[in-house]
Amino acid sequence: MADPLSRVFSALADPTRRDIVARLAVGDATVNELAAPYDVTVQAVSKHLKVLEDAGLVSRSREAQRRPVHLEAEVFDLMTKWIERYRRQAEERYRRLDDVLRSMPDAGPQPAKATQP
Amino acid sequence: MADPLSRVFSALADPTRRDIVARLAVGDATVNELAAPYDVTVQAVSKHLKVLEDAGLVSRSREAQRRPVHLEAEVFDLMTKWIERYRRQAEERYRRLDDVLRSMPDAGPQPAKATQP
DNA sequence: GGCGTGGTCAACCACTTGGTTGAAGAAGGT
DNA sequence: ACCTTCTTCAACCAAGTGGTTGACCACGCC
Repeated sequence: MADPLSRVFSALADPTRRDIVARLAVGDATVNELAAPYDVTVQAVSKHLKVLEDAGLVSRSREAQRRPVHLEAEVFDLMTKWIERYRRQAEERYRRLDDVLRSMPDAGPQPAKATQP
Repeated sequence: MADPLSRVFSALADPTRRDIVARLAVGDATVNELAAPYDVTVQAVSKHLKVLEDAGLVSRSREAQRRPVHLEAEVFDLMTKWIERYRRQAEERYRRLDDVLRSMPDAGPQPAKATQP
């Protein structure tokens, strides 16, 4: 899965990973700290962090033997831009449809099916 | 994967599915129409639509033997709300960090490591 | 040097996923 | 009633995913 957008969406499709992001929004943390609340192994959390890192959502910097994890919030823009683009487009289409309906004479040929029996 | 947010993120983690959403933003379409541009079978596209439907991103209404697919843009809000929440939080934290740095005397103890050899 | 701590790498397992082919439903046209 | 068209269901397959356990690496501390 090469494209960045897919990686970001995919990374956030997991509840544990979203929770990790939520906690990193408060402040940086180490892998062990992050792993504590969940009842999975530290290795599993490390894997989750790798996914988040590959998506560009997170960065790890070396500091003694600790590897504090830091949230990189800029990548969110990638998603919001994509989402907003199509939401706006869909809304505009909706608005245009409303215009068309408003400019209609009154009622076209209503098939009997259209009314619930 | 029960929770709605995971389903939406997961649904949009696939480029084909995102492309389908993009095309549906322009206007409703049938499964065959949607499948045409891709070199996969119609069944595969039907599966993709099922994923999008389960995520609440899309709805199908019966119209003769056609099943026109319609984009439901409201679900986007679920994501944008989640994203904005943590992005804002992270940005605020950043701002606070700036304040702290600005209010600092001058320079703390700079370890030799910090300068690139 | 040796040891404990924090973190990752590797191999494995069950389950999901995106794709295929083939058959079957559902609705219209004739 | 029959055929055609649009769509979905079912079974299968290769590849990916989230999890495990066990070994390993990189530090700082005695």
